[in-house]
Amino acid sequence: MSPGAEPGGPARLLLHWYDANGRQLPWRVRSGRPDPYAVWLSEVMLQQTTVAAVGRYFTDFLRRWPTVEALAAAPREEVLAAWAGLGYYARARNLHACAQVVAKELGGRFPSTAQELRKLPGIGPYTAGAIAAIAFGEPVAAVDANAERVIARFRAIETPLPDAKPEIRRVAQELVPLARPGDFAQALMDLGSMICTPRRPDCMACPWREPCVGLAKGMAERLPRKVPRRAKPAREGDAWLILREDGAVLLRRRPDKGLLGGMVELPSAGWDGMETVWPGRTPFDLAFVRCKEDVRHVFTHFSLMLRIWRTEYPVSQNFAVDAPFFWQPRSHLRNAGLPGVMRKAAVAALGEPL
DNA sequence: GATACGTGGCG
DNA sequence: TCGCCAAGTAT
Repeated sequence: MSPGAEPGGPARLLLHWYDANGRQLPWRVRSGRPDPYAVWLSEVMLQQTTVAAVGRYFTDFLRRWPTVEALAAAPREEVLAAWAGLGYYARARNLHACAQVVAKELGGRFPSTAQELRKLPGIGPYTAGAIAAIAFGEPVAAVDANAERVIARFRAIETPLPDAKPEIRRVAQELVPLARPGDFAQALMDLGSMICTPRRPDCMACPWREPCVGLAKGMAERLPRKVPRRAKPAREGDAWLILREDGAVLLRRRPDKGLLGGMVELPSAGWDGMETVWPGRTPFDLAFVRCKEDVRHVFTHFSLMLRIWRTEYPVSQNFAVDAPFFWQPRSHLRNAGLPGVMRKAAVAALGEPL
């Protein structure tokens, strides 16, 4: 038995609290073992993403592609389009790649250990632990930002992140009970999101208030320490909405790698370090009007101000384009799979919702 | 090991 | 308005 699992130990205290206070979430099942496919899908969606943001994406994906085989058989563009708006699009590319490995090479079954899961695309240390513990009952830790914060406070670990990661992971693993490791993982995350919050933690309601060293030392709220972030540089650029006589809009699929890799965008330039490529002729052969409202958007490592232009007059049906450009009917623009920034740009250019 | 990689909510 | 933060991974 791990140290935390003894009667009155931290794991027992936490699981007791979890049974009474844990959140009901779409990907959690009350009875029996959850479907590894659903666990994997939810964990990938939840990487660096809030529960609220994942919202309907999870249920929509599960309804549309109920099995890993179904997802593997789906065209990649459809998976990327369904992911549009969630961000970190490498996750969607890796999700599809992972589904194909599981479906084609592993007989449709996910590996049952963290060590094996870790080898699959898009599955790192956290996700491997989460799937192994939740879906297969392996007694391994799933250390996300919640767990890091909770553990750092619990043991008053003053080493700043990310240097503290190894120690935090070691402590977390020691606490994992042999029984209910999956519930323990989820309980730790619920504790971090409901009680042991980044600011103003509710220590008096915490099941670990007695053994918590950070609380005893009066330093819980100031942990974990972190190295300061770099300021985001500001970038600017232009995006053009080119309308055809029949109402179709000119779009472009971005290269597979890098920023918004594989996603669809309005033709744009000047902001992403990419060479400007235009279909046939430059857009400056056309007459554009600049839209009143610029688009502002914040990426992980820079903030963006995008000037928005639209054609003063629609172009002819004869305006032929080659890949990666294509014409998208206005009525299907909403389903084109525009990432957040490009959806904003389209809305600004059209002056109406998609 | 540092950097790239989205988006939305909150104080 | 703005910085912080979020169920991290890949390179």
